[in-house]
Amino acid sequence: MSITHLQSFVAVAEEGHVGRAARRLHLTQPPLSRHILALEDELGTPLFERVPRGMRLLPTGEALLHHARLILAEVEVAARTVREAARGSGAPKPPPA
Amino acid sequence: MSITHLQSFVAVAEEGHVGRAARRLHLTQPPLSRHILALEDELGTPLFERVPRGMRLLPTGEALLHHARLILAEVEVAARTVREAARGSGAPKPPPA
DNA sequence: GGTAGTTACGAATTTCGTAACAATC
DNA sequence: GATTGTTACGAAATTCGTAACTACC
Repeated sequence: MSITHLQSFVAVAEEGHVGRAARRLHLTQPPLSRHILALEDELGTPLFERVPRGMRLLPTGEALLHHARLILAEVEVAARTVREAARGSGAPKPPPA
Repeated sequence: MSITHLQSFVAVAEEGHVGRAARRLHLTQPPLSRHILALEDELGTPLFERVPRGMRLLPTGEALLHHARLILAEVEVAARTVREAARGSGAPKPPPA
């Protein structure tokens, strides 16, 4: 389970559509579809129901969505916190000019 | 920032030593060293101080360590929760035999 | 000269996008 | 036949490990 796969999963869950999610992620459909298939394979269970109009979350997918959002948010916070700590402390990489 | 990089970071932080962390992760030193360098590059700041005996966390690294552990734990919970939801619901991939 | 991290570089793996396919209305 | 997801497949990018290098006692 990679962060990329989780970003893909959340986008498809929110759009209900691989094509739209792909455009939102600046990606084409096939790789995005593979991300979802890889995730389902790794977890050993389908996450979406394939319906004529697109992708509908299954209960397993709903369960994942909550955690996926938490993880992605926490990743954002982590990056921001480190950058702030770098400013706070002495000598950061980008020279203060 | 990938989950792999975070796992590498936590291992090095806990061991204080790239070599030992690499053995723990079943990896050689160079890729592990590159993971840390990539993370530092992405965040724009060093995370460790290179000391004669190994790697010592900087304040930036301490800040990241907390979040990294949270993220990795949350990933574990996510996987477990989905697998449990799959058992709870109807038709999982692995046939119940 | 031993211990530690890093850089060079070629091989293996992964991941992408285009094209072709399958399924549903 | 239009719309949607998936599979095939070759090209590009990533990542690994061995070997060589650097720095510090």
